[in-house]
Order: sequence, then structure tokens, then C-alpha cells
Amino acid sequence: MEFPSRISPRVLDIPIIGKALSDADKASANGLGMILKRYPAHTIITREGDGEDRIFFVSSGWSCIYTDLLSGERQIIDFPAGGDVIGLRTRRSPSRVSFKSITELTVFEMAAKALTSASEHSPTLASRLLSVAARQRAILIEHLTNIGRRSGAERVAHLLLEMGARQHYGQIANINAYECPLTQHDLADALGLTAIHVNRVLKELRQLGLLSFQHRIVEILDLNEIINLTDFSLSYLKYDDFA
Amino acid sequence: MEFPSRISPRVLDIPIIGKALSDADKASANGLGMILKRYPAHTIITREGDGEDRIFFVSSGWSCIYTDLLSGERQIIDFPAGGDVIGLRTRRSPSRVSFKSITELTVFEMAAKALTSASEHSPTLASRLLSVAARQRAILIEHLTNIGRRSGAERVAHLLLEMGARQHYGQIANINAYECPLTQHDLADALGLTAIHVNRVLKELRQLGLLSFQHRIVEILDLNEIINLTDFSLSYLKYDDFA
DNA sequence: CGTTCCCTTGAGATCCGTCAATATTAGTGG
DNA sequence: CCACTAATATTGACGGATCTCAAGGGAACG
Repeated sequence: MEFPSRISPRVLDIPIIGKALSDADKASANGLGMILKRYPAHTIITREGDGEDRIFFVSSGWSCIYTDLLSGERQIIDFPAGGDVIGLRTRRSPSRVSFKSITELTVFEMAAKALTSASEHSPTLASRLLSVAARQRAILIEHLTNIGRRSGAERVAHLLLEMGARQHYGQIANINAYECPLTQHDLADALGLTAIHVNRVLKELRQLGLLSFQHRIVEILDLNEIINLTDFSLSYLKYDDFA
Repeated sequence: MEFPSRISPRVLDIPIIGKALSDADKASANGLGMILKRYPAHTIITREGDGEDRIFFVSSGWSCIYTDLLSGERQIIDFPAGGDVIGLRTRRSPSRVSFKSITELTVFEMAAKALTSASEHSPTLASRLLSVAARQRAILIEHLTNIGRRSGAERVAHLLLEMGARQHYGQIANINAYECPLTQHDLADALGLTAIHVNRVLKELRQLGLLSFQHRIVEILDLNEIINLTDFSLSYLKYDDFA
């Protein structure tokens, strides 16, 4: 493996990098200028309206992308975690979303231009980027469906199950618990609810024996019932084995 | 312009095709196997779970992509119209969404594989696809924010303004009315509301002098107020002038 | 050991959904 | 052009889910 020395081997765990760059011509890979960075918890990394165009590959930690509304409310679009990619916009027009760390966050960071121009010389990389974009879209569609057509309890259960699966690279079968640094306020802003209602719903889910979320620990108490209740599917979390 | 003769010149109006293919090597363009097709209103074109992988460029007409839930409810993800692209998934795993015409629909249709392999030989085309994906993502994010953090009236007003802008290629300044074939039920399924509530909200918006939607005609009565009420922005609808 | 988030709980108000009935429009066949 | 039908739109009464306001408790952190 011939990677620039400043890129840690851990980067290979990131699907797009591990699979695509190993095929890409080394000239491209070397020119990416990717650096490893560490942000403290609760740091705004990219602000809405920034002209800046960077791309981030999350190595470890939790984060969120969100938009602020005029009303002062916040809509969280996603909680990217290890393996996720942020900033895959390739757009000149300033983004309306901000990007913030929730825990301490370790990312591989690079200029968007570097990646897009590299992708012009590496069809494999371009394909891989499209595949990542497709996965992100699938996740976003699930999120939209969750907010649009499910009750508060279903929304919370679905999101917590999804986050558990994403923490474990798309597996849920053997998870009965995972650590989750999100606050009830974070959940509310992601799910179109208020924090107070999220609190009540969590209590209800706990009493029903479905799941428990206390002291940063999510416990899956009855996986089958949750899957049933929320119509949960794993398939949308998969990366494409795009030929 | 050297296009396969079976492709109508109208295809050039579609941003991705008009701008990308004219640059792409002609071999790619000729190999796309794109055909023009016409579907009657209310026809399911692609069903959830289809293994089939086609890509559609809408030439004219309205359509929707949606998912059906176990509960029998429906979540509409988007209403693609002229110039939009459907099926840009590049995924093997079957899609969870269906695609349906609302009015009579004219599309340019091709195998997904043909486009992805063409994009491997045309960096410009690949970039253009990423740009289209970015725009779709921006629209989806706005939709999510709309459902998650706005009241019924705001949701309806925002969606109807967006659709007006998309019908007019991203302009709203000079629109005071447009034809909209969506039913109140369609709006409800897109906005996470019931048709009955959409009806009441439309009445309210009409009485407030903001907008009117009757007999398939949307009239923008007070554009500035609507923009104000819904925090509407045009920027997310733009295609990227991606270098 | 105090300050600041975060969580928890209650009471009342509001938005929106459900159920039910009717009116209006669009489509179809005669 | 009319009669019939189905889809769509409209309205009212009622109930439920969620929000708002308010207060207090617990956990984390300097």
C-alpha cells in the first residue's frame, strides 16, 4: 500500500477511501492533500453560508449537520459518525447547512476541489463518490419518512436503532446496547419534536420494554418489537458494491 | 451537435444532458441507448423493490417518488418535473422508493449501467452527475426541514412556492400563477399531514391573502409575505456551475 | 461546591387527526 | 348532451398527540 505517510492506516477503514483510492492512480491519491484533524466536542466546523469547500471523512466520534431557521429552531439533517462523509457537495453555491462536532471528532480533511479533480482522473473514485452520495440519499429518505409519517415513539425508536446499526457498520443482530452521546434535545431537533416530548416518549418506550436510553447508553430491550413497530430495514445503510 | 437521431433536440434542455454530453466524447453519447418514452397519468413506472435499474430524465409532466409504509400510509419524497433526474442511485440493492407519473409524463430513459459506464469514460459527465446528486440532496434537505420544523400552513406554502420555482427553472420573481396537478392528498403525503388538514390550511392561506390553490391553479398573492413566512430561498434549487 | 446543562414531571392550550357527511369536479359511457 | 360514477374538495364536531409554560431535580465540570 502506497499512501502518503501523513494519512493514518485507519483511513482504509473508510469505505470510499479504502476501496476507491487503492485502485486510483497513485498520482491522484498523493495529490489529495488529506490531513488528519481533531476537533473538540461541540465545535462548529463549517458554518451555514461558508464559501469554504472542504470534505471530511469521519474517523471517529459523533457529529451533526443541521440548519438554523429564522425562528431560532434547528433541524438536524444527520448525525454522521465513523465512516461517513461530509461536504460531498461539489457546489459553488454556499451550503445552507452547518457541521458541528458532538463528541471529540477525528476527521480526515481535504479541499473539495482536490477530490473532485482527482475524481476526474479516476473513474473508480468518481463511481465511489456517487455510491456514497447514493447511500446518503437513502439515509435522508428514511429520515424524511420517519418524520413525515411516524408517531413520536416510532421516530425515536427508529432513529436510535439506526444509529446503533451505523455505529456497528450496518449490523444490529448482536447489539443489545451502545453508547450514544446525543441529548434529548438533539433527538428532538432531528425528529421534529420538542425535547420535552422526546423525554416522555423515552419513558414510554422504556416502560413498554422496547428500549431504554439513559446515561448515554441505549439498550435494545426487544429488537424484534422495535423492528416491527418502526418498519426498520437495514438495507438502506449498506454501501454499494458498485461494479 | 452530433446526437443519436432518436434523441429529440429537447433533451438538450435537460441540464445534465445539455451541458455534459455536449462535452462528452461522442462514443459515450452514442452508446447511452437513451429512448424517449411517454407514460399515461397515474402510472407506476418503477415499483419499490424492483431490481430493475433505469434512469429517467423528465422531459415534461409531473411525477412523484414515494415509499409505502406497512401502515398503508405513503410518504412522497419528491415531485420530479421537467429537467429532473430519477434513479440516480448506482446501487445494486433494490430501492425502497417507487416512481409514478401524476400527469402524462415524457421521459428520456436508459439503463443505469449505460450511464455509469459512460461516466467512467467522461469525467465531465461524472462531475455533472455528482452535481445533479448534490442538487437533489439540497432539495431533500429543504423538504426535511420543511416537515420537521414548520407548521402546516408554512409547509404548504413552502412546497407550493418551491414547485412554482421548479416549474419555471428556478425563477419566482415573475410568477403570479402556475398550473399544479397535485391533489390535496398528494400535498398531504409529501408534507406529513392529512388531506383534510391541507384543505383547511389552503383555505387559511387564501383568506390571509398569501396564496390560492384552486382548480389546479396556484396563485401567488403575496410573494414577499410567503418568502417571509416560510424562510424560502432559491439557492438550493440551482444547478451547480461546477468547474 | 457552585454553575450550567440536561433530564423529569405536571397542567393547560393548540395543532392536527379522525370520523362523518355533503358538495363539487372530473371522467365515462350512453 | 346527459346520466352515472368515482375521485376530489369542503365543512363540522370531537379526540388525541404534541407543544408551551413552569418548576424542580440530577448529573457533569471547573
